[in-house]
Amino acid sequence: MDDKPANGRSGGWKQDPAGVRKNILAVAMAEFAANGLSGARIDEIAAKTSTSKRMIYYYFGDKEGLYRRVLEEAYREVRAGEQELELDHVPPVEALKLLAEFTFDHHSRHPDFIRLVMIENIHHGAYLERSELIRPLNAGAVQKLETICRRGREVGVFREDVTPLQLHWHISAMSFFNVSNRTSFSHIFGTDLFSAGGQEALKKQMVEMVVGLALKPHRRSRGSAESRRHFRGDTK
Amino acid sequence: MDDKPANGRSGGWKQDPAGVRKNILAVAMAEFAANGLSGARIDEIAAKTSTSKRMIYYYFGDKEGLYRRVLEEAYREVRAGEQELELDHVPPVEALKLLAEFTFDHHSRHPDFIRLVMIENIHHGAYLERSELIRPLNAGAVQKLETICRRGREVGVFREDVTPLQLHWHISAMSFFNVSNRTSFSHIFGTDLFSAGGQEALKKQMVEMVVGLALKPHRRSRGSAESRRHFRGDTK
DNA sequence: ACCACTTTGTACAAACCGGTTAATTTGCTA
DNA sequence: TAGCAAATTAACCGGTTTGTACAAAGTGGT
Repeated sequence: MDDKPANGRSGGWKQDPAGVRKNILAVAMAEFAANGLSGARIDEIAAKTSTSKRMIYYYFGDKEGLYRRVLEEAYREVRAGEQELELDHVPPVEALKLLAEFTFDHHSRHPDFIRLVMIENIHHGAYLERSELIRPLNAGAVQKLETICRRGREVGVFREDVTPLQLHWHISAMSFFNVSNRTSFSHIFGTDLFSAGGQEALKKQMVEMVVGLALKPHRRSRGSAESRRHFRGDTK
Repeated sequence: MDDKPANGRSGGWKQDPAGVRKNILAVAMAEFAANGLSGARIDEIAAKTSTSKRMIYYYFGDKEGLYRRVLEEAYREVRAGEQELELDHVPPVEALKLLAEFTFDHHSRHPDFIRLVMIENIHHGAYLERSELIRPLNAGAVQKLETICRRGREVGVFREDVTPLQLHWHISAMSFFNVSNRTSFSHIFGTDLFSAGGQEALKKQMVEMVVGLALKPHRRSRGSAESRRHFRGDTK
């Protein structure tokens, strides 16, 4: 029927599968992180790549496939950074402190990753479930804490009734929230907490709180009866 | 052309603008919280109301208008519940403790609100910005803390270098994260932390940490040099 | 009885958007 | 250098979804 194929101009182009995939993944990660799963637009992603929409489907099948690969890639990147932390030769309290500080900074440096996790949680972890890549990453973080806690208890300075998982929870909460809720918080309360100094202060306080929780409570030589009571946590 | 108007059956109905708006808002809040802004479907919302899609546009203009009203309503509800807390007649340390506990439970009881805030943050607070209603609502939460801190410092038990806003930040972080990241966390680490007992333990620890941060550090009669050093926070 | 506001219904346009069809180019290799 | 699979381009499709137009009528206050 078509006597004139009218193909696109036969401009030269190079084959570069790996590069194209990488390019798509990078753009998609930014888009998904910025707009969420249903908020991100395939056409928009395509427009921002150096290739075309068709290639996205060629390499990733469909939108969910792309999203899943983006998730895995994000976890891989973050995980790689986390492995570098070496704590075995440090005394336990110092190790806990370093780990907490590192987590705080690490999350701060990977806002896109945080946003992807937020999105995952909004979607009830539907896509997380299908990826076996993700569980071990977080497990690694807790493993570090388990070692620290064991050593700390052996030396006799750590409490017995605070578990590594709980510590991980508290550290994660403050480090994660610090990134995830930055927008709404700074909009309501101003940006003081997010200046360089503000962040340093928050981090220091977070570390102090976590270490304080892990350490055995010491008898205090002075201080009001009230404050001491609260420190032991016996309310009723 | 149409000789037969064929209007809807002339069944009796009552006028109830307030009720209709309320009904729409409630359904929309659940839908937006469950699916996000772009994930929620107007038709789906309409189907779940006791009225029609037409009324949504009649009262709210468009999807964004509806979303904005939902946001404001959510903030209003949550803050209204928060106002009930009366702390002025309680000693400062106890007041701080009660406020922290309350916040933890309150967030836990309003997961939809948490989800809406998550969604807002993913959207970079674009809709929050347009609402002048929301800022003052949140400011109220910190005002309570300011009062508590002032009283605590007057009595001499609170540190001077920990601000009410920082305390609010830490309390919010742990209370918010406890709901927002429940899915991914429990998927990775199991559900122990979310059993009744697990939640009680987390809450108690959170309160202990916050109170511990606010209180003046006391000299310790015994304890390793290491642990004491870390308590003062002087690293380098 | 008037009149503005509220409610009901349906059908539909117009945009949006995920996904596909088909043709063409590249580059390897036999 | 012909053949062929992988890579790439551009145009297109059809379902979905937002939002509207139109038409009619009930409600309630004054």
